[in-house]
Parts: sequence; structure tokens; C-alpha cells
Amino acid sequence: MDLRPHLRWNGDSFTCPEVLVRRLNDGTELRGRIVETEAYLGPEDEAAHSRGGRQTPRNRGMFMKPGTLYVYLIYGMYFCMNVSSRGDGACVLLRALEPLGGLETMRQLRSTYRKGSASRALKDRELCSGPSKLCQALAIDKSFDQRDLTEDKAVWLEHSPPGPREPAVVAAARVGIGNAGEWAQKPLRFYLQGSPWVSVVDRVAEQGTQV
DNA sequence: CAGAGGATATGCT
DNA sequence: GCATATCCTCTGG
Repeated sequence: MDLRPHLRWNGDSFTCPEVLVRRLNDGTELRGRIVETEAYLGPEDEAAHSRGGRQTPRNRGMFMKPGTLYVYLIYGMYFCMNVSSRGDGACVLLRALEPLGGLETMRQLRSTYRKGSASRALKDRELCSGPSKLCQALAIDKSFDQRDLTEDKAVWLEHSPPGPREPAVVAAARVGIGNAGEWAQKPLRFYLQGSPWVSVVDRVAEQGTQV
């Protein structure tokens, strides 16, 4: 298994996007195809939590072996899910999934965590179109931090069957990192062009993308 | 549709 | 104290 998805997504061998599977305690399996990621390159990356090589209790998973999960709490109330990609502080943030199975359970999980929970039913596109949304939809929380994605019984990756055409991948600036200098501009966010499941579409970046 | 504001744990100055 | 790899609700055009 290639556990350096940001290289896969960047390279010319992007033919088999991965499917993330989450098995709940009751046996329900939730499935989503990864359609958007961000790469964080490690100590040199000013926008990464591992910048400067600093290790804290929070970011320890970034420095563990490739395939280790780094799940952290953001803004005091949401989770983000990353996969360590080299073991030196580099990782991949999962930003959006195309829901493939267990959508009703995802909808339930999402509304449970949401604020005014009594409100409207969520559309399919609202289930996994953001890093913290997908954590809610798949019931991923801090207890998954530092787990091994290649060994865990509750969460793993599967290859999705190759489609008729290679999907075009857009490389765009990462989201939500305004204060990281030149690193904020680098095209380290990758998503499937035209996918309705991504969190943020960058029309300008798509102009420069070779299809 | 765009923008403002709130919730609030963790790490840094 | 202050910023942050976010999301949701409310308001105004």
C-alpha cells in the first residue's frame, strides 16, 4: 500500500483513488472515496503543525511511521484527520469524501454533533465536504489519534476500482492558513476536478490545470 | 450569495 | 493573551 497519497495525487500514477472505510461497533460499514486532500510537508512547511520539527503531545502522530493517524481537535470543537506519510512530520489531511455507503448513518452522526440538532435533514453533499464534517460523519474522534491505518479493525483504506478515465486532479492553495507566508500560496491541496463532493472549488487554480 | 460572529482546546508569545 | 489545517447561524442585498 502506498501511504504517501500526496505523492500519488501529485504524480502521474493517479489512477486509483482510495476509499476510506469505517466500521462502527455495531458492524455498520461507512465508505467514502477520497476526493480532496492537503499535503503538509513536515519541518520545513511553515503551515504544518510539525514546523521547525517541533513535537508536542498533540502532533506526535505526525512523527510516527507512515500510515499512523494524526487526529487533532481544532477550534475547541471539531476534529481533523491526517495520515502520517513519511514519519518525519509530513502528513496528508483528508478534506472531503464522496459518500459511497452508510449515508443514512452518516446523516445521523452529523446531525447528532451539530449545534441546533433539531434542524433540517442534511443533503448528501453536506455529509463529508470538509475535514471536520467527514470526521463527524465517520465518527472519528481523538480516540483514533496515533492508530495504525494499516492494522486497525475500525478504519482502513481500500482501492477503488479504476474508472474509464484518469480523473483530472486540481492543485490549489491550501485552505485556512493565511499566515504562513509563501507556504500559504503553494499548491498543496489536491482535488478531483468537477467532483461535486469537494469542500472548496478554486476556479483560478483550475485555469492553470492541465486536463 | 457574502460577510459577521460565536463556540472553545491547544500551543505559542 | 492570541491565533488557529472549522462549521454553523443569522443578517443584508
